[in-house]
Amino acid sequence: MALENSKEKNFSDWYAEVVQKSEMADYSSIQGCMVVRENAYGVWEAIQEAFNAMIKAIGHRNALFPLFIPKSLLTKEAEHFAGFTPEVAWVTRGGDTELSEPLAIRPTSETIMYESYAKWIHSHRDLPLLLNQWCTVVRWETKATKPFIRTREVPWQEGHTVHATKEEADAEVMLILGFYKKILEEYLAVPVLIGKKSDGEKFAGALYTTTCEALMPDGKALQSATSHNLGQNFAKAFGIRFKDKDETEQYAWQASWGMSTRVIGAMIMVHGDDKGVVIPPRVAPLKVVIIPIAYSKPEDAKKVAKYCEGIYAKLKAAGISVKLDDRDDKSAGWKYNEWELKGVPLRLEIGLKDIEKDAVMMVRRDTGQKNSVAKEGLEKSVEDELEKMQHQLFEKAKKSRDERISDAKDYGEFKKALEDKKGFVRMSFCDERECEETINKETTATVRLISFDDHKPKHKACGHCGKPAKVTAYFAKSY
RNA sequence: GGGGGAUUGGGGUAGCCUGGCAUCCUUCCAGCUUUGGGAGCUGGAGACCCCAGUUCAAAUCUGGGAUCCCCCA
Repeated sequence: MALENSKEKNFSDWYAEVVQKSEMADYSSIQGCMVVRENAYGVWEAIQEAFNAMIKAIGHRNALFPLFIPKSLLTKEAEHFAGFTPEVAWVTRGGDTELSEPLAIRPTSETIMYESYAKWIHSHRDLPLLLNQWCTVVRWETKATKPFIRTREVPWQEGHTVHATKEEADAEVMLILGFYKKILEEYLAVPVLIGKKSDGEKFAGALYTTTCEALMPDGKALQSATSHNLGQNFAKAFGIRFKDKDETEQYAWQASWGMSTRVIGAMIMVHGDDKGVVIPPRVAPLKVVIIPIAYSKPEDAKKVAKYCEGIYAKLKAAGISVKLDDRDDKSAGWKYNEWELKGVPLRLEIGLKDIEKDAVMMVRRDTGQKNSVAKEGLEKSVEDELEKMQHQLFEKAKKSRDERISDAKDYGEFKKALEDKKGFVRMSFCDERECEETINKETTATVRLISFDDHKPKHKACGHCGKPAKVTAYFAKSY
């Protein structure tokens, strides 16, 4: 067994161990600031590539705004500032000189971006403005940090768009939420529920927030990406106005949306096992590793090496990300364990027995299944198996997630489901802040999302307080 | 926010109570040998989290700090 901790028995320790040993992340000497290592950064690059393609196809472009935000700017939208102020890191000196105004290290970039937006937008012809940036933000977390899941410096993307009408902003919010769902489900193979946040959980300064929520094996929900309609709140604070076709001056409507490397934490938690991480093929930086079986007879060794090189060239020519692990100081078994730890989706074991059959032994990372596959048409066999694995990972995760969604018609059922099933509990809800806070105090669960498609709640009364139910809400404990 | 535990070569650890030569496994380097699920032998390199204090002497005792993990709110 590659790992000392078991995912089943000791989830937190397992996570800390697997993250480090698989070379996804490492700790640094700054609390809560992790090193995103090559293996995880490769996954992030795959996410960037996929997401950039999605947003650029409909007119978004990438830009990069300053890391620092003057205090006066950050405080302009009162609700926003109040929401972020406890966790802002400040720069107060430059060299030996005290700064005349403290500079915040961006906790999110609404304010620094919208100062510019106000200068750039004058006419309806300037709209929509569709920008995104890939960067890191800093939130000075004081609670326990966890690699990828909660860190002080967070690599992410943040999109900030400006529209002429509320309807257009609404459409943008939903469009991007759909992209996030696609990235999580079709790339990371992590099933998510989508919906709206309650007032208590929405983004500071937003009209409303939508979210993708995943469920981790320990029963905690993980907010994986959010997309907000900011209304005209920021437009009014920053003076983002435009002259419409009818020559009236109007405040713009805005949306903002973000997804961070947290989703990599979700991927590790959902798919990993006691051998290491499992990286879904579509985001795996390395998809196939070839492991030659070594022999002491020089002619045998040569024969295997040559055959392996042929297989390697064949796959590489087909555009498949492949590595030939021909290190001569490690045994085959050792290599199996190492690549399993790192989560490479497919392994090809090649020895004399395979060469005789003009085949390779193909092994799946997730199931351990071994199949002898013909050399002829290997590219297709590999691609098919990768695609199959991608789907099976998602289906397995979805089944497990679905089994942990329960329905509660009253508070007794609610508490029981929360304890027994350890997952999402669906309940008709009054959507009042006070009621939400009471439930949180008594059970530690929060409203993770309010269902979109189910606005007519199943029951007439709120499962907790008995007042008229307005919505169907999904509750869970969360990270 | 509250409580508990931990920190010793690159990784994992013993030693700490009762102060004095730092244990074992793994990794790394050299060589031989081996290779279908973490092989073996020989030789070599490498460590007491940081800052003060007590002491002839501190991994060990005292105070402060940093970081990590866990549990509870």
